[in-house]
Amino acid sequence: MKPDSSPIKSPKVKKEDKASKKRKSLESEDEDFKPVSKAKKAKKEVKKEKKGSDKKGSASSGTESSPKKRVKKEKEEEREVWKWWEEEKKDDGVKWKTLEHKGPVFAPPYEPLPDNVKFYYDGKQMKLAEETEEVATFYGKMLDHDYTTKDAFNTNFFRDWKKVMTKAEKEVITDLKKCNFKEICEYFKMKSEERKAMSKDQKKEIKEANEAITKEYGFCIIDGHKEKIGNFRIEPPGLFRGRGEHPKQGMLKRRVQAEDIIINCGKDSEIPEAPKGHKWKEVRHDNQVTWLASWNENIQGQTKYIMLNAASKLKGEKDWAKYEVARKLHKCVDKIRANYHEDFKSKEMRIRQRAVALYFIDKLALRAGNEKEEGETADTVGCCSLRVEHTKLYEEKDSKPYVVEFDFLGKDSIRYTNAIPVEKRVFKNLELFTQNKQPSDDLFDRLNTTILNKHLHDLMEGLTAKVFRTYNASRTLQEQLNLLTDPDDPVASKILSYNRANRAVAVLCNHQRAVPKTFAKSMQNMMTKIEDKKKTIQEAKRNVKDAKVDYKQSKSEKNRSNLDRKKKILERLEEQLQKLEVAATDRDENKDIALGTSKLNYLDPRISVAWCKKFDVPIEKIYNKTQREKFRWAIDMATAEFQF
DNA sequence: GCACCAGACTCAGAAACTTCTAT
DNA sequence: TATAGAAGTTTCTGAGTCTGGTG
Repeated sequence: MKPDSSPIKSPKVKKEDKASKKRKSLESEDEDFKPVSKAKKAKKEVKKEKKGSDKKGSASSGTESSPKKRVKKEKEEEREVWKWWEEEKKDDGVKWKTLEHKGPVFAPPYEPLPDNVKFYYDGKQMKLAEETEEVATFYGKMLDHDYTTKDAFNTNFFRDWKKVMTKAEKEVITDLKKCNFKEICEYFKMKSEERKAMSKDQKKEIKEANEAITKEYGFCIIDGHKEKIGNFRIEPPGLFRGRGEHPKQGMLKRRVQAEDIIINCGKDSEIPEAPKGHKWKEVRHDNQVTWLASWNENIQGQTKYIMLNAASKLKGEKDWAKYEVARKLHKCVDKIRANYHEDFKSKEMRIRQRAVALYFIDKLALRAGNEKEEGETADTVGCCSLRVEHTKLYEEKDSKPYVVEFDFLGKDSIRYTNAIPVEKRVFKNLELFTQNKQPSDDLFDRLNTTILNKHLHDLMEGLTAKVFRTYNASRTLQEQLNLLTDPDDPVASKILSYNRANRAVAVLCNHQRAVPKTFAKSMQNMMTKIEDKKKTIQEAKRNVKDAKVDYKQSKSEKNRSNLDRKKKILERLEEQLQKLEVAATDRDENKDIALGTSKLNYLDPRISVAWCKKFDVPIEKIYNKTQREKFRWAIDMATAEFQF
């Protein structure tokens, strides 16, 4: 094999016809992505779903308690539904023709602390200038949080805090350890308690005021349709809370003003009004992008955007296209797999590395792993950026041959640990890649995401590393549902099967969550219930036994029916126990796994919709109201026969 | 042709908030 | 019926992926 010492080269990307390639691929690929014909069939079902689905009400169905009002609201919403998926699709880069909105909502101005809430330095009370005090409250509010125990957080905070202090304050306040924020912390806790203890009317008043703001600023008119905006509030100032060991945690996120904001709207639309005494940084009319407003944040210099809600056409269409690309991969994945298996034997190191990385991305649903600027973010990696220290190789482990053990921090500093047996060639290649390297060296030193994605583009139009994650997630759900669903099961058991299938995906994608604070307690409650139920069952068993004796002795009709009744009671209790035990298992298995992320971002909703239709499971058992809005296109178009 | 970088978008878990349920 | 706290939902914003422009 050639040692291949050539430096990493960026791929040659033919820029000119990427858009047209993408367009062609979407147009030609799959019938299901063509609107109207199939979708119309399902129209009736969607209406039915809408009427029946919200019987219980939901978080956002809000204040109206009377059924009449609720029905009226639902009808209004129904009228507003824009069935964009039935319209002809264009992919010419133009995202909208007309766009009108009211601009963002700014964070409320700082309200100084009351005089009785004091800050102390070195034991002495100190009155702070308004801006200094505001930043002190950011820290005070977080006093009980883990963040304030971290050195990086405290150092960064103190440095940025000093920047806003007056000269005199700077001279006095020189050591964070001597600062006493306790009264500030207590004050905000008290405020929070006060909010909780407010009367119904007070709460209602606040809610209505919020709703009025949402009504005015929370929607835009895009191509003549009213659509919800996802985040119409500008992020308030505060302390930057990075995930994991972020080197910038604790830095001051400054207040965003109108002068920082770029407004994007239609040429002929009314331009949103800037707050009094202010003006926008810029007003532009760029219909090649989907955002309504943007600004640069001061911590990492990134652009922040105000965009539409997930239920909007722009987001929905993209989502639909995403799953179509994943389905397209399904059709050629065998060939691609054969291709990278062949590449395991390549003479060129860079090809072998590419093949092994792709093998992991495919098999383990790892993220691509872009390069990151050192020292600017937490030290996390994905597949292409794995280092030697993130893997261990075992010729044999737990009586399995050729095991690779992964241990690294992925996105959001979530730890990924997994030990998997791999093919011998993969194992031998990994040995080769790690030879003569330090633990901190790149495992795939001749590979990066640009090279990998360039290769994937050559294999299939529209294919990137990310598509494998979507594909394998959706594929797993489909397979698990096929495997686990028993058509004769009651709805509750079917839902349990669905959740298990969903969980398999969440495990694959390593979607974790912190164990809920109340978990141990609620688990204990469940166990108590189970124990109680068991005791009741024992008693019921005794009752059955007694009834049997009575019946044997008298053989009377009355005693027979009594025996039957006791038997039925016992049966029901045993069923209840089983349900409780299943629920307990379910909860325990779920304690550190987040199902929502995969459901929302990786699972083709048509799989779930089809499954619901096929097995007569009400869709609202699987998707809540927001999810149903997001996946309305899928609910409308997918029939029971849909297979991913 | 290549490296670099900014922009635009998706995906992510925590925290805040609302509703439901048990007592 | 009131209340507490558990469970479910929504919001928030940080952290990724990928593309395309520039020199």
